[in-house]
Amino acid sequence: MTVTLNNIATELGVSHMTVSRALKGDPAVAEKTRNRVLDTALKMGYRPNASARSMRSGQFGTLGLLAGSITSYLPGMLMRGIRDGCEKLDLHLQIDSITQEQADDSSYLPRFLQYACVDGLMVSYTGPNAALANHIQQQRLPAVWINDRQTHNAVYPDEIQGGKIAAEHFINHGHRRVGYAALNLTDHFSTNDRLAGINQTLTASGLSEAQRLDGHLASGSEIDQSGMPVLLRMLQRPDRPTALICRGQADATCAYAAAMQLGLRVPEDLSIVAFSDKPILDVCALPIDTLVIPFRTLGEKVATMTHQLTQDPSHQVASETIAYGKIESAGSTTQPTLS
Amino acid sequence: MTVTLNNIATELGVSHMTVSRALKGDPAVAEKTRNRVLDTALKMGYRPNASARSMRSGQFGTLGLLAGSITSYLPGMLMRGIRDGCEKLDLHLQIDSITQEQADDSSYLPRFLQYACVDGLMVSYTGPNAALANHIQQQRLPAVWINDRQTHNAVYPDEIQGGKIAAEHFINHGHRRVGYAALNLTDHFSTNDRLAGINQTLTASGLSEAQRLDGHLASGSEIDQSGMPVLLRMLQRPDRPTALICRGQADATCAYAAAMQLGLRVPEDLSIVAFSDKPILDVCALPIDTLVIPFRTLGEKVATMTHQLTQDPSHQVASETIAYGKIESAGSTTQPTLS
DNA sequence: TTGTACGCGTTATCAC
DNA sequence: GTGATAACGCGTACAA
Repeated sequence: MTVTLNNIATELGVSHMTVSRALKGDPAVAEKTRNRVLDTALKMGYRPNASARSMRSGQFGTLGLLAGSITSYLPGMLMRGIRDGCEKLDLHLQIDSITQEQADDSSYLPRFLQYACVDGLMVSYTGPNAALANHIQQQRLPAVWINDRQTHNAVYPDEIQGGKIAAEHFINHGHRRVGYAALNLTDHFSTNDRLAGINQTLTASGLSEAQRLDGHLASGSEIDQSGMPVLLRMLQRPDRPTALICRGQADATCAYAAAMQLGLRVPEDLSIVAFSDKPILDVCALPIDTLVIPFRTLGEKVATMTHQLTQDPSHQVASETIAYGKIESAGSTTQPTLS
Repeated sequence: MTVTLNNIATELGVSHMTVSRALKGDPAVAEKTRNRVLDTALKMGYRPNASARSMRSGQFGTLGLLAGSITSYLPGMLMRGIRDGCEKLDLHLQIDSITQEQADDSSYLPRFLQYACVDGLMVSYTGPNAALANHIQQQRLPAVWINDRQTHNAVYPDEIQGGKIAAEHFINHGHRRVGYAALNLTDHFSTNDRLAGINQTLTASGLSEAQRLDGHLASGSEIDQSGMPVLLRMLQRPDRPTALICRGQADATCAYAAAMQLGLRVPEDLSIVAFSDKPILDVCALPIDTLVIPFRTLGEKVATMTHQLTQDPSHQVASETIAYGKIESAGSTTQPTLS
C-alpha cells in the first residue's frame, strides 16, 4: 500500500540510496537519473515516512502544547504566536489538554506526555502544578511554562508595566479617581501585578491608590450577572471613580452594561480601559479602549525558548517577560467631567 | 542521553525483550523481574521512543487539523469536539494553518502535508480548494472536510434546519415580519441555507419571505462600523421587521448597538436571535438569544470519520449533517408590540 | 519464563 | 555517480 524508497528503487532498477539522494536534491546525482526518480516518485505517490526519518534524526520536529482548556482559555493570539514561532523554526505543533484536576493528580500520567511525538512541551496552566511538573520532568521532556511567573523556563507578560501604562493613560487625561475592577475570582499573578503597577504610578503622581471593585463571578460561566451588583453599588457612590481599569474583557463589558443601566455615559461620565487579548470592539462591538495583552509576541517567544531547550536540554533558561504596547483606542476615554 | 530498552536491559543483565514485556504488563514475566524492571525504568527515566513504535505499527496515532486561521476562525467548541473525539479514539492531535492564498496555490505544497507525523487530516476551509484537495490526494492522506457541503468525506451542520428553528421561534411568538441580517461578505453555504430554511418556514405559515439586511463589512476586521448604516436604514423604515435573525455574532451585536442608537428597545421593539458558536451572553454580556452551532458534536464526528478513513483509506465515506439543538434564551425575544 | 533474530524506512558512511 | 551496509529502537515470531 504505502510507497517506499525501495519500491521506487526496484521499479527503476537502481538502489534506494540513489532515490533518496535524488529526492533531497543531492547534486551528486545525474541529471536524468534525478528526473526519472522524481517522475516515478510523483507517479507512485511517494510519501516520506516520518517515523523512519524521526528514528534516524532522533527528533520529531514537533512541539507539544498542553493547555487547561483548549476551548476558552487559550487566547487566539497566543495560538497564533506559537504557530508562527513554530513555522519560523520549521517545527510542527501538537496540542492536547487535561483538566486542572488531572494536572493536580500525581497518579495521572497523561497519555500525551508519554506517547506523543514531540520533542518539547509548552505548558499553559494557571497556578502551581507540582504534580504535572513532576511528570514532565520524569519524562525528561523539555518544557516551557506559558504566562507563569517562574524564574526559569517561563515566558509571561510584564503585568506591572501594563498596569503602569493603564494608569498613566488616565493620569494624562486628567483623572484623579481611578478604579480597578477585578470581578473574576482568580489567583493568577496578573491580577495583583496589574494593580501593583497601577498603584505605583498613581502614588508617584500624588494620587490615592486605585479603588478596588472586587467581586465574585460564579466560576464556570465566563460572565455572570452576579458581578453586576458590586459594580452598581460602587458606581453610585459619590466618590466613585471617574475612570475604570478592568482586569479583563468580562469586567469591562459588565462595567459598560452597569454604566448604561445607571444612565452614566461612557466616556463622559465614566472612562474605561480594559486588559484583553483582543480589542474588545472587535469582539462584541462595544467601544472600549483595550490594552492588548502581548500574547502573540509571547507565543513566538515560547516556541523559540522551547526549541532552544530542545537543542540543549541540560541547561535551564532564564525566564523572559514580554512588554505591553500601546492602548488601542475605541473611544471610551476622555477627561473627567468636573463635579 | 536517551534511555532505551537495551540500556535498561544491560543494566539489569537481561534482554531488551524482558524489559519490553515487563513494561507493557505482560503476565508472562516473573513478578520480581517485573518489579526490578519497573524500578530501574523509572530510575533511569525511560521514555518509550515514539518513532520506533510508529515505525513498527505503521501508524502515528495522530490526526492533523489544517485550518485557515487558527486565530479567529476556529471556533473553540469545534476544537473541543475534535479533541474529545480524538481522546475517545486514543489519538493525538496536531494542528497547522495555511492562508487561503496558499491553499489556492497549486505550486505550494505545505510542509505539513508532506512531513507531519499524522495518519489523517481534518480540513477546515470555506469555499472550494481544488489546489489543496489535489495536494492532499496526491499525498495519499485520508482527509475529512469540516463544515463544507460535499457529498463525501465531510461533516457540516444542517443549516436549513437551523433556519427553520429560528423562524419557528419567532412565528411561535407571534411575529409576522422577520428580517435576516447577513452583514458579512461571505459565500459560505450556511448564509444561504439558513435563509432558505427561514423562508421555507415563513411561507409555509403564509408569511412573506424574510426581509434581507445585506451589507458589506470590510473584510479583515471582524466587526466594522460600515455595516451599521445598513442596519440603521432598515430599522427606521415603517415596515421594518419586528424580529431579526442574525447570521452571526457580529451581525447580532451590530444590530443590538443599532437598536440602542435608534432608541429601540430589545426585545420590546425588536426581538433578536443569532447563530453563533457560543451563547453571545457569555461572550460579551449582551443578552441576545443564541442558536448555538453544534460545533462540538460536529468536531467529534469529524474525528471519528477521519479515524474511520484512516483505518480503510480505500473507501470514501458519505458526508453527515449535524442537527441544531434549541435556542439558548437570554431575553431578547418577546411578542411583537402591535403597531 | 526468558532470549535471539529479524524487519520496519530512512539516512550516514564508506567503497566502488 | 552509484551501490552496499549498518544503524536508529521497538515488537513479532519463534526458539530455548
